Amino acid sequence: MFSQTVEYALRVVVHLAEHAPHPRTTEQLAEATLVPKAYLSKVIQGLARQGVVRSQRGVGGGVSLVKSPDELSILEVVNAVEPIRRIRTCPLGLTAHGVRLCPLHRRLDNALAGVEEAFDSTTLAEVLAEPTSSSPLCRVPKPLPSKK
Amino acid sequence: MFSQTVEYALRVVVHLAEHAPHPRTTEQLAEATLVPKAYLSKVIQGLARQGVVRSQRGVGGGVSLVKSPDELSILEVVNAVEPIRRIRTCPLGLTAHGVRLCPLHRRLDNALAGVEEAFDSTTLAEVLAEPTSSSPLCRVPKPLPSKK
DNA sequence: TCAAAATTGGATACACACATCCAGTTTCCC
DNA sequence: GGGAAACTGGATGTGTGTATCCAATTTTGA
Repeated sequence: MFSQTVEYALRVVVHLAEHAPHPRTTEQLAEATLVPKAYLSKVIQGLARQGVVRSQRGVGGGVSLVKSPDELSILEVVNAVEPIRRIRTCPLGLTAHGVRLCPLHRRLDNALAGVEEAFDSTTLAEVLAEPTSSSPLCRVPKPLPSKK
Repeated sequence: MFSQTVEYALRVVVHLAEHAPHPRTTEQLAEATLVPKAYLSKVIQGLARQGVVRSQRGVGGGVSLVKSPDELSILEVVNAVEPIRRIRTCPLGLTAHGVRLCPLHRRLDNALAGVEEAFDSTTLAEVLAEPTSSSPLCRVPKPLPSKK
């Protein structure tokens, strides 16, 4: 239902939010989120184009959030990489009967609206503040102490 | 969010429900739902494998619903062609901290649960019975009187 | 100024969703 | 039995999502 890229993007921003406002390198993010580094750089480029993150080259550079975690919603992140497309006109391409959706497509759109609403009303800060035994991102203390 | 195949499958079963319990040929379904005929036959094969529809060869044959419209939910149709996969374990593949989801993935799964619930609680009969000016399927009286 | 750190962009590869076509098979009905 | 109706299955084609690699570029700090 949600693409792999959306999953990756969310992991990244959650991790960035944990360390906000300090930048993290793609290398660090890849290790922390278990996302393939080469692909992660593409995902980050997308997030940067949409203004969700900012990236800085050179020594001491890296990726950081543009907004603070309490101003950034899950929806903004999702929409940056793969926008939730609400059903606004008849998918059969029939303009013959105006803008009203038929019962089937109205129900599908209602489901999309529910997801959109849930994502819109949740900030990254809320995800981090969640009172729970599990840490955000399902992270374990030290996953892979193998390379470098 | 929902694949093209899901959209096609739903159009087909709605149309079948309108004519239940009489079978419709793939040709008729393709014209009514504006789904490419060749691809539609593949979608129907999938629905048949999952027991949602039954297909009968030969003269007078065609495709018909296995259940009556008031016993068939949208969820059953969706799950037949592209199952909604709830998030039950940590997507990072970390089994280290049991079955509890982290705050991020619990929210994603909650969104999936909302969709699942909405689809599960709606039968095809309810879609057809909807009191509205738009007919189900966004159908117009005579779309394409061109071929044959 | 130069080397190292770090992102950027292009080229490439692979699998899967979407789509088409057609020969083969089943079934009905005359 | 035979022909027409109708689905089945396999082969094939195309576009997109996921993923990798590397040369080029930018930036910092010594």
